[in-house]
Parts: sequence; C-alpha cells; structure tokens
Amino acid sequence: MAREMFPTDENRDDVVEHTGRGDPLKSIALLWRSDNRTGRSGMSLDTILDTGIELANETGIDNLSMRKLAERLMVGTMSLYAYVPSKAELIDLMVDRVNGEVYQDTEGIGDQVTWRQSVEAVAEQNWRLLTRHRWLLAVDEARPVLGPGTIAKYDTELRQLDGIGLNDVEIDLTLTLVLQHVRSAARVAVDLTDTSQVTGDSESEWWSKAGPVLAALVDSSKYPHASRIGTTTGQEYNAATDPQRAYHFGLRTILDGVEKLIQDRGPLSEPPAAG
Amino acid sequence: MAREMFPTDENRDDVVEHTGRGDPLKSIALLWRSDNRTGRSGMSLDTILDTGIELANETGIDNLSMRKLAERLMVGTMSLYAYVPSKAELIDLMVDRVNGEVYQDTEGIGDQVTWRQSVEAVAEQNWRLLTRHRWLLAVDEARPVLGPGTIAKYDTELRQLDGIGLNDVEIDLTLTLVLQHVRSAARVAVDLTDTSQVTGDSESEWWSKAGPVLAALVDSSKYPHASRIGTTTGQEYNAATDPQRAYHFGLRTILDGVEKLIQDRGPLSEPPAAG
DNA sequence: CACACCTCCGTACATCGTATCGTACACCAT
DNA sequence: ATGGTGTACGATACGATGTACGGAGGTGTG
Repeated sequence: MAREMFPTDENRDDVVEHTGRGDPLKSIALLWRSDNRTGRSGMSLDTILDTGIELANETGIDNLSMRKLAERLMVGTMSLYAYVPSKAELIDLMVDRVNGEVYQDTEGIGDQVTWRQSVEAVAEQNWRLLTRHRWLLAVDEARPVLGPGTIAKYDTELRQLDGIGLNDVEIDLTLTLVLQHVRSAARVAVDLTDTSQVTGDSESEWWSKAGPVLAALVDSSKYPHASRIGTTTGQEYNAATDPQRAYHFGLRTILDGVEKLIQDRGPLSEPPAAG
Repeated sequence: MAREMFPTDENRDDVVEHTGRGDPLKSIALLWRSDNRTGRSGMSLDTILDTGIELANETGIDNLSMRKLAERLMVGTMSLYAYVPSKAELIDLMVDRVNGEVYQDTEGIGDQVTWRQSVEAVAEQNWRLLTRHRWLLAVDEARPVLGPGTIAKYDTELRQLDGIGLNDVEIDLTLTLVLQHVRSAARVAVDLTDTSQVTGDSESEWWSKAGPVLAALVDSSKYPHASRIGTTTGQEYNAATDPQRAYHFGLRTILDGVEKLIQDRGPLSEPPAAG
C-alpha cells in the first residue's frame, strides 16, 4: 500500500476481458504441435507468435488487436484464423513461447551453492522475464498454459528446490509462493516506469507534488497509522513506493520462512536425536 | 504452478484494458465528495455505484458496460456521464466503496491476543472481501485508489502491525506482502469455482479426466521434476491445486519470516546484551 | 487436365466507450 | 401565473473491437 497517492492518468482501472471460449483440445494440439506449416503468404504460426510478442512488447497487450497484428504481417485480418482458433489461443501460445525461453541458454540456472541462491536466481529470472515482456503481467495466469515451454520452465524451477529437505507438496507450494511474489512486485515496478514515461515526471518529482495534497486530505487524527507510516515511507523511498525494496524484503522474508520449515523438521535422513 | 492442466474454456487469456485518461483531480473530488445530489430521475452517484457493484458481483466486471448499467437503472446510457467522467472513475469509486466496508462493522478487527492472530484476521477479511466481490480481482490495483474507504482500510490494517517490533517501513512492506499473497491465492480459488460452475464438473472429477492426458503428453524423462511433483501434488490435492492450502502455507511461511525479523532485532527498548 | 482442398480475405454484425448536441424538465425571480 | 435559465437527460453517431460467414483464388493430387 501507500504506493501511489492519486490515480494519475495511465494504465488505470484495468479490467480483464474473458474472451477465450475455445476448445481446450485445440489449444493442446497447437501447444504441442510438431509441424509449422507455412502458407503461401509466407506466414506460419511461429511468425505470427513472434510478431504478436513483438507488438505486445512495444505497445502493450491492450493494443494488440487481430487487425493490427494482421497489418504488421501484411495479411488480411481473417487470415490469422487459419492458424489460430481465436485471440485467446493466440495469447496462450505467446505465453508458452516466452516461458520456454527463460532457461533456454543457461542450462539449468548457473551453479549456485546454496538453495537460497538458487531460489533467488529463479526469482531473478522471472523478474527479468516479466520486465522484458511487460504484457505478461496483464495476462491472467490463474490457469497456467500447460504447453512445453511452461512445463520446461516449471521443471527447471522445481529442480532448484529438490533435495533440500522439503517434500514434494512443499516444493510446489514454495515455488508458487515465490513466483507470485515476484509477479506482484514486478507489476508495481512496471506500472511505475510506465507512468513516469507518460507523465514526464520522474517518480520523485511527482511525489514531491502529490505528497502534500494527500497529507492535506487525510485527517491524521482519524487515520493516525496511515498518516504516520505514509509519511515515513514517503520520505524513506523519496516516492510512494520502492518496488525493488518490496521485492527484496518479500523474498528474504519468504525464504526465512522456508528455512524455518526446513530446520524445524531437522535433517532428512537422520533418525531423531534422543532427548 | 501445477494448478491446472489445460486451459479449459472460461475466463481465459484475460487482457487488461487501459481506459482511464481522466484528470486525477476529478477522481479526487469524487472520492472525497461530501454531497450526493439526486437528479430528477432519482439517480445519485451512490445508487449508480451500488448498482454497478451489484451488476459486477452478478456477472463479472467484464460484463459491466455503461449500457447495461444504465439499463438496470432505467436511464439513458449517457445520463451516467453526468455523474461520472468515465468508466475508469466509476470503477475507482466502486473499489473505494467496497474497501470502505471491510472493517466497518467490526470496530478494528476483533480482539486478538498475538500479532500473528491479528495479521491472520486481516488476511481473512481480505480473503472474504475478494470472494464477496470477485470482480476486485480483475481490477488492477497496482495503483491503489486513494479514497476515504481505501485509506480507512489501510489504517486499520497498519494498526495491527504497529508496536510489535517493526519500524514503519517494515510495517508497510509486511502489509503489502501479506495482502498481495491473499490476492494471489484468492485469484486461484475464485477461478476454480468459476470453472467448476461453467463446466459442471467438480474439480476432482475434472482432474481424474485431465490427469492422465497430461501424464501422456509430458515426457517424464525430459521433465522428471515436473512429472514427479505434478503427480504427487495431484494425488495429494485430488485436483491440480488446492488454493486453501496455498493460502495457509504462504501465510504461515510469510509470518515465520516476519517473526525471524523481529527476533533477530531483539526486544525493542533493551540495550544489546553484553557478549 | 480436372477436381478437391486449403489459404486468404471482403464484408457484416454485435458490442464497446464516449463525443456531440438537441430537448425538456425543474426551479426561481418576478 | 409566467417567463427565463441552467442542468439533467438521452438519441445518434463514430471508431474500435473479436469473429462468423461465404466466396475467391492458388496449390497439390488424381
């Protein structure tokens, strides 16, 4: 909280759409496709996906329309539907594609010594993914797209948590917790830089203007905690929020909690010590 | 991860819109308004908001259009714009309104003994809020709407974390961490029940069908961890995921981490012990 | 060479937010 | 009661969206 004082003017009031009604079997077939046929206009599903990702990176997913995508591909709008059942599946495929690229080059994730370092590396990779493809944050991932790219990513990430004293269910729960945390923090970070770009103000410039207005509006006797802590964090961050700090604080806290879970259980293969 | 095997058919590929370009000062004036004028059709801003919330609760925010809202109010579509500059501000106001209701009846949050219980109560209230008004999950809260309702909620929540050995910045960071966690877990829970409703299948029924398909697709030698842990969690949850469990695990882990932060620092007012 | 199929796309429809601008009601001074 | 004035209201229209439909034209196979 206390991130922003006032809604400014960009990226606000975002509302999700629910467009996908496609047959799940169609998605599966496309996700795990082996062929990549090329039509007579030189278009293939892969080029469609790459162009879609490109467009989304540039202008955001809300500006990715079938018409604009077709235009960039120099193709009629409806031609896209020969390769993709609907926009819903298109986005699924885009998501799976970028997920597949995360751990592609680094076979595994480097050679970390401790499990904490490994998990921090996983978090870091996800942070990079989400800032590289900001539009991912606007895609609801409550239901993950289970294509090969996403599975591969999942597998690599699970490996970092294997054999450190957690059972399988705990590994899954821990990974989910970490990934969701990264997602939350990245959302704020991306949002802030977007706003700065649009407004022209840097975050601290904006804060120096907005801070006093909020202070005047909020009755500090009625809301003493919000008032006091809002002031403190404002001075500390020189802004309404510091996403980097939220990211590191959250990750450290979560990992401390996981460490306690491991320690409480004791070493894996040893019998419980007497007494 | 490992929540769902395949994208089924509902609520998928959600894409955010960025509709609001309104002057922030207009939002402020409306959020902190004191009057509530009633037009000659008997409509007021409050009735518009209540009806909007009602509609969103029933049909989801993606089915909340200015036309449908006006229709339910038995009023011309454009008449709404006499009370609200745009849909963006409408949603801001709806959000602030429901935020203001969270701790309205329970003055404070009950009388918890430990700070852990207090924070758990905060999490619980937020869980309830998000399941009562599922559409909140579809509204991007990267930039909070700083109206009176939201501020009041923030203040109450901060109070639960005050005086337990955290400094002001840590209090803010901790609250953010907890709230974001609840939001993540609630999103999955809401999504699952939505799907069950649409499909007609219960979650476990669906899982018994989908599980084998995934197992057949995923090469277990190529993705050993995903394969093994996916299987384990599937059997354990009797589904692809268990949001309740994710919720409790995450909250416990986070609070353990916070506890360590407090303990490491030692008692607040005592001087450091010698040695 | 003919037939079938697949690629491509022009058109149309429903829906959205909202800009524009005329109408008619409510209230107030007289 | 009457006239005037401001504001609440809404009909219409515009540009955008996703995509259903059906036809045109190129391509591969008999």
